[in-house]
Amino acid sequence: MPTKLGELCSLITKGTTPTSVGFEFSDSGVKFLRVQNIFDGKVNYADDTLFISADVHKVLKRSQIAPGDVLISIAGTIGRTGIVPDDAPELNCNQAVAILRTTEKVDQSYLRHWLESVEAQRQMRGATVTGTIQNLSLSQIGDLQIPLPPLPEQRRIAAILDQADALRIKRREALAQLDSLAQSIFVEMFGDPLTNPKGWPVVKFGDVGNLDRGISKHRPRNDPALLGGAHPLIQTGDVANSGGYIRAYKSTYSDLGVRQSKLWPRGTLCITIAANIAKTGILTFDACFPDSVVGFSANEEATVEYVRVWLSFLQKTLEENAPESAQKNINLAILRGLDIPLPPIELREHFGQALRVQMNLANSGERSAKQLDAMFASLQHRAFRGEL
DNA sequence: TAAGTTCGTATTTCGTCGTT
DNA sequence: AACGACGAAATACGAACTTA
Repeated sequence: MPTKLGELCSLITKGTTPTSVGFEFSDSGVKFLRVQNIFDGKVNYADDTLFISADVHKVLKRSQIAPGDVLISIAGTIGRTGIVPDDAPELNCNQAVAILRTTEKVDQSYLRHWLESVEAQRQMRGATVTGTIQNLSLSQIGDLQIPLPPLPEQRRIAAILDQADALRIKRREALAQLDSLAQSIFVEMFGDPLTNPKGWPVVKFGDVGNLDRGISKHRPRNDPALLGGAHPLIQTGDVANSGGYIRAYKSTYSDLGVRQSKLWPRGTLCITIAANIAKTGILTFDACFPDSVVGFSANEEATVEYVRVWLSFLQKTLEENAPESAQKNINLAILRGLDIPLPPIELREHFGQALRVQMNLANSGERSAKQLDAMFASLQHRAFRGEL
């Protein structure tokens, strides 16, 4: 019953790097696609980073892309897919992108969803690994075994998965916008913190509360005896990916680990100062963190949320201006010296409340995002076993 | 020991080589 | 030119090392 993908395609090919065959990139002309242009079933040809001239495009016949082609990444990250829209301009691609031109036996959207399925990814694990990168060969793509119901059934399955997928993506986008929502509320209530149009009194960040680095005294710091216990250990990545409120962590300290560190109470604002610069998150539980993270606790509790959003306006500048050697770092002096406009405590409290409402939204949003992901996975699983 | 600087590793991306 | 493969370069992350 499964069919070889090669029998469903009139063409399976891939691109090449123009410079490797004697040509050059140019500033405009025909958009040249790479792995990064392919994701979520879509092909992004809107960015204007890489082009080849029309002449070179003519010569590189093999990798001329047509509307309706299904693209898949085959080097490095393998298995990212995208369908070329009907109204796409002329496109070409490099050697990390494979082009599948389907026959009328298979629906493109069905094919795309199948290529992203767990089963397809499993078959692709046969890809050769050179060094740390994977390479999926064209013959391997042709040999993939795809279940092939009749076309109407394929379209039905694709439509169901498309719908579920769209929901999932929308939910994720909505979550991503919550942060800028916090900034909007801030600006509405207090004005742009950089220009301080409402003329709030300006003080030094260091005077608003306690600002100190996390602690990890023991050497080596990754001593197994310190790790793997019951106490959350927050790393910079946990802060950077927190979305404002730290609810998850990757490592833990043992009792021994806690003793050589410091336990910060929930409600502490974490600020990263190494590698990730000035990313923030508020602890939702007691936790330790190493000295690449700074903890802030406000004199008046209501200030924490206010400070977090205020810092988010400064994050980019701080990062750009961070002293750089091998790695960017900012220090306590830089943070303590920042000017912060300070509206009256009642207003900051009010702002905190507004944010907590937003946090609840985010919580339920995240839950439903997870549910949608689970639903999609289950749909996908059933779809390709003929159980839909 | 606290603070500041430099390093190590994993991962991802992309250009080029050798063979057909 | 087509293709598979390789490895350098870029990126990202998180710690290890050095200094005062």
